[in-house]
Amino acid sequence: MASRAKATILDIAREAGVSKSTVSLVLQGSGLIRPETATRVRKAIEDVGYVYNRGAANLRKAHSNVIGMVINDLTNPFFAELAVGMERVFQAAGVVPFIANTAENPVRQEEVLKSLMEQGVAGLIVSPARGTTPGAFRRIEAAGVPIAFTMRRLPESRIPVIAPDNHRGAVLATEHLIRRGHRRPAFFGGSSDLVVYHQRLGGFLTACETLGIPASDRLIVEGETSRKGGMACLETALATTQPPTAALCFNDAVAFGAMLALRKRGLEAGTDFAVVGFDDVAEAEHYSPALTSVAVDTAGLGERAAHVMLKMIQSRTTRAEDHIGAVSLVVRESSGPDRNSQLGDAA
Amino acid sequence: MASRAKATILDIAREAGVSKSTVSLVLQGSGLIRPETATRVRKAIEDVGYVYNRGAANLRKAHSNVIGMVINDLTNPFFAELAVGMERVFQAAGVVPFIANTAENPVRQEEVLKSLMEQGVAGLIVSPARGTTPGAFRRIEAAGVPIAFTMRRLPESRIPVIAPDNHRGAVLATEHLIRRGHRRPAFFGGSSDLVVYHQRLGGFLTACETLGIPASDRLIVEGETSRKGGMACLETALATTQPPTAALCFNDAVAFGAMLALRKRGLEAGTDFAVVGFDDVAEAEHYSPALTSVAVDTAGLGERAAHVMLKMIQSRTTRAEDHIGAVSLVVRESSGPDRNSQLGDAA
DNA sequence: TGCTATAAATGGAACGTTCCAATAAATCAA
DNA sequence: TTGATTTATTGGAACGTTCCATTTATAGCA
Repeated sequence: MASRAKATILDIAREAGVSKSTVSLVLQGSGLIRPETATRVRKAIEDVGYVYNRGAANLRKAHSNVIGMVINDLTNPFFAELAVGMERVFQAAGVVPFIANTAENPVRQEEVLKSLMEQGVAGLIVSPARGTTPGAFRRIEAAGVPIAFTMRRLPESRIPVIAPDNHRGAVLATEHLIRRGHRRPAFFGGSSDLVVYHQRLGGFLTACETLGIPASDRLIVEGETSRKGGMACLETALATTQPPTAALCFNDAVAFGAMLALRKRGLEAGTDFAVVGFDDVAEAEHYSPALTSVAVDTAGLGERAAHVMLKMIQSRTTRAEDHIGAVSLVVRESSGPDRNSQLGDAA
Repeated sequence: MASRAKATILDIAREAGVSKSTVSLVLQGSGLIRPETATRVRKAIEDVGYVYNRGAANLRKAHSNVIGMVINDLTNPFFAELAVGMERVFQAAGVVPFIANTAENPVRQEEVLKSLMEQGVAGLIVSPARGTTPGAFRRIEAAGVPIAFTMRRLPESRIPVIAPDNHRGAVLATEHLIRRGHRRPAFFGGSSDLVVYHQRLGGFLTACETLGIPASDRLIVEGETSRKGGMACLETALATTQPPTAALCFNDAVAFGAMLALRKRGLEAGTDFAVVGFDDVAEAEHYSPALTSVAVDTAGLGERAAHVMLKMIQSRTTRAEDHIGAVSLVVRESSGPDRNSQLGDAA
């Protein structure tokens, strides 16, 4: 085993024959130190196997270089992609993001936030767990630590949000389905305790109104935002007396589920029933049939969120503008025309 | 905005009319304090909006309550499942796991490890990035911080590993394919710079030997361990003069890729070509056709890894035994008999 | 009453950094 | 040479905790 007690700046100082202040300056890359001295110190640092104690440093320095990333469902590849975007910009800024998972549990979220705060994070990027109470971030705001939400927002808070244009995306997707001849569209998955749900469903309804689909011809099926939920939605929908011929799904996971359920019934997405997803995760393109989906530029949103956070930290403010990311519809195979309709546009 | 400077233990002491030592004891839940005093202090804590400074505490306390979890690919749902298992155990132990992603990049891994160390983690659970140099963990070991590897091991290090029985899993899967009548099995995906690759491929070869498949009738196709890699493997395999009729895939992602490529050619996994995956991720069961795969009890491995880590921390040792998790083959639809063979066992 | 034993609360040093103010050494101007 | 200026280096206080050694208050017992 190596060094009994861990080496400190003083051990380095002794080793290199300088004062601790000098070592500290070298550590910070100060130009005030004579180059030869600096290299001597650096050698000593290696020799004693020193590891910097950021806790001690933060005691004096006020702000740290770590930001916390609190995510409600690590299992969803969407968040992994988001995280990747953030990491790119944080890395360049010398900031280290620590990721914590709340598994959609507000109690766990509370604990995780507490821990991160105790650790002295410089800022927090949060995709809040479902059922988060409005007051959950009050203490953090009071402490002056900047927070930004991604993807989800809380009903009445003034914390900035970085999210895609959910309404617009849903409008685009729904218009696409209707233009392809579907007169009985459905909306699959999600539940009304999510703000995002209202945004996406709202877009769906707006497009239906605009293109003259009567309320009686639309079907809305709530459900889990997972593959399993998507399968259940499709079953429910096909069991109705006048089943839909197409569905906009709350997200891609739901869409994949719906497609699997179709397959189980011997039906094929795109020819027998049109399916459109939301998020355009990497898998959508490689699926078979390839999934038509609303692309939200996930990694781009992650980058944007990271930039907003860096800006807040730098300007020591706790306010920032919302950022609504542009979306686009990526048409693939899963959204064919209604086979019972004459209106299908060829393309 | 609330409090200008953040409240400390001294502010609480003043507020509650006690000494800082008393506050400290209350914070630690010591029974030495009179209950009424304790509640008075707790009220003061609330009132001043105090947040505990763990950095300062660690300066005296020597060991922290955070452990670092360093993962090579957050995008793989497998690791998310692993993380979930670990979190369960850590949460119960009052330990907070911080997750960091290395994106399979040894340089990034170096940075992440450095950061975690500076933060004063109590331990590290690592799934090393591909191409990690043997010396990468020397400094950490020297500092006496316990490390455990999950899933992957480094060629000659003595760091404990928690991983599934890869060899056995591959044997089981290969035997299954051969017993179903496939005399020309293939191994898809992975590359020889991974220790895991050799273990799984080794199992495949062992089973081939045992059941009398000559070397000339086996096909080994290296490739990325992703859907895309799996698609490529299948294409390569079918382009050979004597194409295989079945494949054991390095992991489920590769298997999904192979199945997609089959579909693109109008073939169906299970009837036209047998596919077996490895890891048995949640998706395997819901896929269509459902994927036969080697179940490794991912969450269980995560729990085990967490337990090993807690034990190491508690007993202040840096040594621990390897743990090789039991595996089992879950037979589903994707691994039907060779349709050109008479030997297929009915079941 | 005085004494000890127990319970409750406290002061102060220590942890490993940063950073200000001060010193020491080297250079320059006259 | 002397003083002023610049360049390198340094001591010491401070940051917010913990924990040991004390002190003070309370109770118990003869």
